[in-house]
Amino acid sequence: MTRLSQYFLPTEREPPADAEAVSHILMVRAGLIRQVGSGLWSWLPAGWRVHQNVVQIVREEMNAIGGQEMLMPVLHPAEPWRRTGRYDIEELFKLKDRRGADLVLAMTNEEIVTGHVAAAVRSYRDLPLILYHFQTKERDEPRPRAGVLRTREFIMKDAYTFDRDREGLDAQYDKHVRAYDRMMDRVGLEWYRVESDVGMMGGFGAHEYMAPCAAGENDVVLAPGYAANLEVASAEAQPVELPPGGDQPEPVDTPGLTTVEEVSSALQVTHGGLLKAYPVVLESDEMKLVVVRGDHRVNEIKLALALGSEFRPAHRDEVAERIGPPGFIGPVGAQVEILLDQAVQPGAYVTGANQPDTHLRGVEPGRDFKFQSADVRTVVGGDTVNGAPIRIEPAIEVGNIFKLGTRFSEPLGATYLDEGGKEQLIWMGSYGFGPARAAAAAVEQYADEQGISWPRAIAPFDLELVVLGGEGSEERATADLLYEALQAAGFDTLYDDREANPGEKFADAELLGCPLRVTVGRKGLAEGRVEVQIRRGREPRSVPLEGAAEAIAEVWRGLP
RNA sequence: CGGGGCGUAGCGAAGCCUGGUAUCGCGCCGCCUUUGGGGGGCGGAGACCCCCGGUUCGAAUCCGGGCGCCCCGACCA
Repeated sequence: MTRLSQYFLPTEREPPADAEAVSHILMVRAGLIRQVGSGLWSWLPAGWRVHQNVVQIVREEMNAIGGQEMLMPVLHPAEPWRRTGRYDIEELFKLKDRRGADLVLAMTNEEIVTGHVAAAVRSYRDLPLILYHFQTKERDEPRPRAGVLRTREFIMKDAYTFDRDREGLDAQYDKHVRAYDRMMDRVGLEWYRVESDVGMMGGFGAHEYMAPCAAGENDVVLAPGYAANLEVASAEAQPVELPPGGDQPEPVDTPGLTTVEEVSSALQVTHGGLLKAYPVVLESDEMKLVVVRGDHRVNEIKLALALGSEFRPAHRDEVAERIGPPGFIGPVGAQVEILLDQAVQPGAYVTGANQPDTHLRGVEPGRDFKFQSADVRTVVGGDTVNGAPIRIEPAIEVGNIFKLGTRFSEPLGATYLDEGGKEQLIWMGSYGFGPARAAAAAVEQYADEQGISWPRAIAPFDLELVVLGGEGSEERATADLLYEALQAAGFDTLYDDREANPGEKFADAELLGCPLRVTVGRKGLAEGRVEVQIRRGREPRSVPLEGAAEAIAEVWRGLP
């Protein structure tokens, strides 16, 4: 029973002053969400219906691969978080209870679910397991943004798998790939599954499910048969034209010229004809000099992976002491190991000379300095994968799947006894999905000038029935009957029975974006018909009033 | 964490520089009218001008401090 005259759907004619992202603007205007504080949002009734629709799809697909739904608390004792080393994460909300005991607000639930499994699982016969829940997540984000796209509190489906070994984990992971593929399809999003960073938590493999849209915070790199997060993407670089080199490097005066821009224009070489040096200090305190082409940038995630260590940029005084004057450093003569990006092809380059106000021309890697090679740069437009140029698109991360290995089972003591009676660590995976982001991504992907256009699987209502005609009119009587018929035919129907002008009703209906709008008005009734507008593309149709519900069901089946 | 911007009615804005009755549009309430794309008329309600302190006869406006929010970047298990 959803009559708009009695439903809490506060629409706004103007966008909120502080909103920029399409999903932020439209979800507020359509009356789906309201802000409570920075990164804190209420879901109003219609918005919550969308959220619930996404949740139900995710639940069904998780259950289909044998997932068992449960519920864990948001408030956790600090102790297990200390044990896994995650208590120090800055984003983790920390608090104390009245006795002064340390508590945290969970950002995920590895510690707790692994605790339960550790306590209950004894034998290899108890494995494998897929446990999941939908629960509020709390993260003290440095910068919440764009409505519900990045919030401090949100609901996430997080699933955890527990297996005997790596092969078991791989199998569970593959199941989740299939389940997630189906979820994304069913929700109705355009999406990519991309290779992603395994992050600080280590791990054995990870993918992200990305929904491309303008408001996305991530960049995905795409080529035929290839999809990766820009953070980890690899591609072949465009070759650069290099000037011929001499027998040995030749010093050139470059007073005060420290940027690639300045040096390349002063010496008349392309950016790619320069080598940039990026000194870093590893966890072991060892200093290395990372060298990339002048037109490329170091990718810190790939670099950490290549170094096998976290690192920090070297301080100026360290650079001055160990290598050369900052702004003029280069690989030739540097007293540290050189890590050369693999996109640097053989040839003669311009580099810093490790002397004030001086660069070297004609530096040839190998001949003039020794190096190790690795892929440590961020790919750029123009790069290719298997000969095909890459595309780089912004996207929202809606889901992620991650092979944890024994990262949590070890500190939390989650083990089982194998057939031989030997104690073994449990192998784990974790699998997240954000219904709010899925909803916002759908808004981003399908909105037009008039407003939202929901995929039918997650729309707040299947259709909006608009009656043109006041209390007591024939149109009203007809629409009341049609409303009953549509409900009986299984449609979730929002009935706009307000005393309002046609324009207002149409505008609100298109703003909310239900897949179909059914209009009962004088014009149509004169011909014994009601109008059916397909929201996507605003395609107008009409069906006979007689048997309208069945005819509308027919249209419904053809919708995206 | 660095940079930029903004807090005035439910929403969107003006007023602030140059201190003196708080203004406009939309929305809201009542009556009338209209009923196929945010229609019209008449009447009305609604504001601790973010907070605290200071200057002043007088502060939305000037000064000091605080809080909140947004955007860009950094960060993002």
